[in-house]
Amino acid sequence: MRKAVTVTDVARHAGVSAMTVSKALNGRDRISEETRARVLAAASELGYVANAAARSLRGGRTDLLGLLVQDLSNQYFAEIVRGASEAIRERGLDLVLYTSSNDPERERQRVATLSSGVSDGLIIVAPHGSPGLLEQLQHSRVPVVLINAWNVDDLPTVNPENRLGARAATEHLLALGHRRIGFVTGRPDSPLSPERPDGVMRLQGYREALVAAGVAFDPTLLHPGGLHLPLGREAGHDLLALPDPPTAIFAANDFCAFGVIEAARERGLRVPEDLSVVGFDDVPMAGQVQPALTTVHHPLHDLGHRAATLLLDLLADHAPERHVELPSRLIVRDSTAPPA
Amino acid sequence: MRKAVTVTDVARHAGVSAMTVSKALNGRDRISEETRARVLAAASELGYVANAAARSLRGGRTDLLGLLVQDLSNQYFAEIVRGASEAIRERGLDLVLYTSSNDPERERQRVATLSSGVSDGLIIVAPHGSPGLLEQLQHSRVPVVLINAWNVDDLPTVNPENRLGARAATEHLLALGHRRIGFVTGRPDSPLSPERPDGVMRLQGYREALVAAGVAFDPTLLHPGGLHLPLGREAGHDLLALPDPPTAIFAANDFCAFGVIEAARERGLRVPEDLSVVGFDDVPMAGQVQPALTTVHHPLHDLGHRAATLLLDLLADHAPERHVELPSRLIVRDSTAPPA
DNA sequence: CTGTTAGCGCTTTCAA
DNA sequence: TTGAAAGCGCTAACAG
Repeated sequence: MRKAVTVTDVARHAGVSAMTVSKALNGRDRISEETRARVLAAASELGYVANAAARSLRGGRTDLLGLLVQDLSNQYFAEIVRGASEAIRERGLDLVLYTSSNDPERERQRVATLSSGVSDGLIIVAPHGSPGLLEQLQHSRVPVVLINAWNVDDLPTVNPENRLGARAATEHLLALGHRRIGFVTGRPDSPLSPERPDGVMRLQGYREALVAAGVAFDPTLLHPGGLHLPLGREAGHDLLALPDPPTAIFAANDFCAFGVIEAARERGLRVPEDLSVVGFDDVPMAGQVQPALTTVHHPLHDLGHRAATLLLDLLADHAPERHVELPSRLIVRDSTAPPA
Repeated sequence: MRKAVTVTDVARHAGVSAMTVSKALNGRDRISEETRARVLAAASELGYVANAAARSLRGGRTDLLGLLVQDLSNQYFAEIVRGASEAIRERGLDLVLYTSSNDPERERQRVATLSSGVSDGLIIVAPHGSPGLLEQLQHSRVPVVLINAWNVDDLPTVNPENRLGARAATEHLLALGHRRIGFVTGRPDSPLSPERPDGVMRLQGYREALVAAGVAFDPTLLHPGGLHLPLGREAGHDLLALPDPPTAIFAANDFCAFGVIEAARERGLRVPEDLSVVGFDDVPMAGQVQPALTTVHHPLHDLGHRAATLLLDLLADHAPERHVELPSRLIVRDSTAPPA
């Protein structure tokens, strides 16, 4: 833990002015090759590294991007963070990470901090949306990009496509010969997305596929579930206990699908022989479990990467498109097969 | 994106000097209640938030702590990040997150950046340990704390306890009546931990329990595996294909255990009726799968929390103990039962 | 109790 | 091509 080396130190060592050191290091300015070499040598010899605070104060930038996420234990969010993290590093900035623990109040606090000069910009994943949040964001001193936020026109958003993915999954099931296809829905509404367009869109894709195939939509096959394994398990049991049970189940997300698979096993059903199961999201685990899960791939990593890129462009005044929708695609693995 | 409000603005608005504003806001100094109230009112009216860069420059601190982790997709690391993140927030600092993607060269680069003034201190989780890393860290301008790093005397470390946990797990299996207990080992050596003391310690705990129970150690029950599901599955198949197969398997970690369970299922064995399986780590998923996994709980969250606290204490010159070992404990769930 | 002065380390004028 | 001066916003030290 030594004392820091400053430009002045380097200047002294190289026998030039502080200014010249700055110019040599930052390149942009006219400077003789010989002087530059001398400065660079002195700098590396002394182990000089620019002081970030001073540079920020001067330049008005921190070279830090804030990312606010609900919960890191969830692979869904972790993947998004990974994508954003990479994009940010690619452009030479760093990532300040905040977690809201799914608490709206905490969410608001963190947004206040992050938009106060700690970071040059802010990405929020799946904002919970406490009442004042939107307004708070619109008045933010730094640009904001939202991931997985719906019905927000004023702020840039990056969202995954849901309808076509759900439709493709249902079509896959129909093509295999399934006619009774259960659908487990996700979590309830949130203030920022009163209609949970992602859930609505998935359901719509499911219905579209059914209609196109001439299969009647049966509301008894629609079951409220949730985004976690235990909730999926419950829903699975309920659906499979139906008098005329489904031969395939389309779950709200992968974790929910894992729960459905467990429910099936507990009832002595084999997947995919006796029951086909499709998930949504394609978290890393989906490809590792047995049977590997057929699922709709949501570009989680790309969502993060794209949001970061968008934010960076906004900062550079590139004025890019403000609403990005990333396509999903069906990944057929081993949890689906023709009905028995 | 408005212009920032400065102390001077607040001072003007409240009819006092900039100094008084600073004092009023930071509390420490003697100031009349009336003036303080006036300043606070002016500040909140103007929406003043202190500029982090200026404060850093002045105080020599950034109030940022760096955390370098290999991979966020892995719940093991994600939990550690979560713990550290909480401890850091509790003390009013923020977290700068870096990922090394398991690449030693990248690891070194990030360490260079982080120890150069971006952050006030640095936590590295499971350092891969490229040749120069240790030296680089010792010369770091900021204090460093290592998580899951072994054989490092010069730097503070926070490590999980392995031997007793493994012993408790094996004793549990023995108490259930198992005599042939398979053991799947983890990953190979790494430069920074030539003997992988965690793996060695787990094996030692396993042997100790065996010896104490008067059960002979059978090397054929020892199988090299790995820390991921597919590797565990392979190892599981190999062990179960033995002429005299184990009735219980102790896996290198939870993901490995999930693989073993899959292997058992593929061979028509029920868990825990036909085969007991114990994991290591207790990642969040362990309690959610079916059957819920009996496993040795590694205090992942605490590891992160404790490392951050240690670092914060180091920064405050509290001179705390430099090597912390956190106890593990056995969590008995549903994947273990008496042998058939 | 309040205000003045100065300077943290850097870089953008502007002048030499 | 190089250097001198000034100031980003904040607060420690010292006067008043």
